[in-house]
Amino acid sequence: MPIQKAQKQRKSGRAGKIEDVAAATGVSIMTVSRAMRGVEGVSESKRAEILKAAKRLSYVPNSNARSLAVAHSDLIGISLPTFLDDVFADILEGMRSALDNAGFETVIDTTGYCERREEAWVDRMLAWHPAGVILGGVHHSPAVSASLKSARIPTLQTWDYTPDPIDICVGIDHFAAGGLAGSQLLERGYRRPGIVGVTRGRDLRAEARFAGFRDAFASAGVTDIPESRIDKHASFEAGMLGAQALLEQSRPVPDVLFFLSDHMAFGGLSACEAQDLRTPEDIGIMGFNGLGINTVLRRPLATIVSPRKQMGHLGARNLLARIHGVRTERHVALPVEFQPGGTLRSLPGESPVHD
Amino acid sequence: MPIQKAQKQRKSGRAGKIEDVAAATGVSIMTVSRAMRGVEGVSESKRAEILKAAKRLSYVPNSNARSLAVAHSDLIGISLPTFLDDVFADILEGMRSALDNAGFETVIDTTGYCERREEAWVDRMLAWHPAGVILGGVHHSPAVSASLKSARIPTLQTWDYTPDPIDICVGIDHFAAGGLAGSQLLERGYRRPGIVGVTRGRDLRAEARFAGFRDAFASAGVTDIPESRIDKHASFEAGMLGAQALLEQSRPVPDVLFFLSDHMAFGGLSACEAQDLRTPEDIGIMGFNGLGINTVLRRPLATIVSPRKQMGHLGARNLLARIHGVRTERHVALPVEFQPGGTLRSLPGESPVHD
DNA sequence: GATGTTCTTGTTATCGATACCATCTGAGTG
DNA sequence: CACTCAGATGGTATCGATAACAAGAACATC
Repeated sequence: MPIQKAQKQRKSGRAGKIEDVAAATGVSIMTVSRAMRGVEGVSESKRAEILKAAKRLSYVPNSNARSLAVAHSDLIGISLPTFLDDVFADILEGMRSALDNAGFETVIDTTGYCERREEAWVDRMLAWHPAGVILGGVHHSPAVSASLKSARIPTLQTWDYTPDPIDICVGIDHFAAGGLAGSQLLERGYRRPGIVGVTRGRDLRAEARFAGFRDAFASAGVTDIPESRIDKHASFEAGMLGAQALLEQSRPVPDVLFFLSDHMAFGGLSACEAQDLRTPEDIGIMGFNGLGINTVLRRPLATIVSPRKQMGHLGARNLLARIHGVRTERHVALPVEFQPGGTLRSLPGESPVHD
Repeated sequence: MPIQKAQKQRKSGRAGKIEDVAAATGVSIMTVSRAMRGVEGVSESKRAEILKAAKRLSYVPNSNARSLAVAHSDLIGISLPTFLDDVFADILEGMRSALDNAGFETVIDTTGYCERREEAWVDRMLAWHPAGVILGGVHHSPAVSASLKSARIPTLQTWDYTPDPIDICVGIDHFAAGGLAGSQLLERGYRRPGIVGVTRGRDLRAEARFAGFRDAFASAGVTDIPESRIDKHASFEAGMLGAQALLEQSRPVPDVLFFLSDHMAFGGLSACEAQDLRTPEDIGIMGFNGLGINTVLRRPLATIVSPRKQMGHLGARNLLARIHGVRTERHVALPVEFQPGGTLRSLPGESPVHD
């Protein structure tokens, strides 16, 4: 049967449909569908012909129709608090390296640490019947966990760690990491620590670290650790302001400051220097995360390095496995590493870092 | 007609459909559809009843079906190079403030400055029939422009500026900004500048700035400006390595370094200090963007501040307007501002910044 | 040459919503 | 009281694909 009514299209910008390709090739739409998806059951010659026609007509299959028909989409929803600190950007980078070429689209939202926004996002996301969902953190509104569980969507919780995730989890134990920070400071003889973070309840991972930190000091008899909370995101400036506040208000003046992040720590370091406090002689500085700035500081910040890229990569890999029905570890706690840097007193017997 | 066969659902996790709600309420699916969308034509009492039932059954309308029926989705696709520097995170933050509560889902991808990845992403994105698309930059493969134009999708190009965008554009003129940097340095008497960036061809906006920078110096007779290119993203470390290379290799030693970004500039500053070069006495340092670190440095970096949040906000607002069929300016070039900071020689007659 | 396999291709129902048009109801009108 | 008319509601086709099954063609086997 000769083709005839093909080769219209191509003007008007209206999207071409599978039907157009079928007409142009003189086959049924099912054959086109099979050819486009690369499933077997189409002769090589015909497949080539169809693909060529599809290209010529710049035909793109409608994902909405496809997702409706197969009852799920190839979307992976990702909800992270923010990209303004480098943490989640690194994690995302790690996830990309696993997600790329896996044939999924990533739908990202940033919640700004707001639980209600996360909840609303999960609702809207579920309406797309995504292949999987990734959440930053492990603290969610009950509705979020319930929806995700009852919809049986493969879900990765990351950055934070819990032994009882919604589905699977790859993260670090922030409480333990904070405890590690505390014990390292104790070992170095610090007894009057101060904590600098952001407004309580915003960054729950940081709260866990601080809790672990306090816990470590409590077991050495140090309680009532002064804290300074800044109502900004974890920026250089927030660290400076927080340190300033703490130095002014708390007496006796702390002998070491534990910051929410390296960026805040750097800001705090600057505040200390502005008050002619030398580091590490007069005051110790400790950050968290092991961010890039540390690589260029002549006296690097003492910090705890979190394996962010690795975490993103492994988490995404595990999620993909789940999506494909492969079993994986339900929860993984990645190790962190203490780096003494040059902003703390050295241990007895340890040679001090040169300036 | 009494209800009877309702209140099954609720187990099995299978998603509820509009039909279930209709059955549970004893109305037709059309009425449910109208009630859920909030369009008129449903009595208040019935609407309330339906909404309650929908909630009880935790019914969520299937977005795929909806998008198929209305022939477009409420997705806005966003393609940005990376979140690893703070630039696009800020821009995104600005866009959020306009996009939030506008009823759109954002589908984000990072291309890592790779044109082919962007092209592939646009193809996949178009298959969703998105409400709009946002691209970082104005340089794209011809296929991208062609697809977007022929599909008549509202498209915002941002960060960079062009008077002839695919659809609309809100950005800054990087060539001019680089020229501004150059002329400021010239005015301060610098005549042996050096440029530190990333591998050529990666960050096209930076290339435009460098071009403008060279142009400004050329008109003062200074040509053959030495450059150092690092094969990393615009990180602190890259800046340090780039500066090191330049200081070692180029003779005579430059009297000022122009960096791709403030982060790189800070890294470079550190490299200079490591070689006992004082700033600004021995060498000038100039960054770009006006990033957060500048707020805590006791001697802030000379820089050119880009209005990133504002840009994101305005761009997203204009795009929303386009989507809703309102006419907007096709292209907007936002102004940038030079900040002398403390890493340059002061102008004759200008009081130097205190340390 | 009849029968069965395998491979390719087509037909029809379906996914879960919306658009369009038809119908029904009750209030207002002369 | 018949007659509009507006508002509320329902029936059915449709959006663009895929799944499941049916059917036709080509080839092998006995």
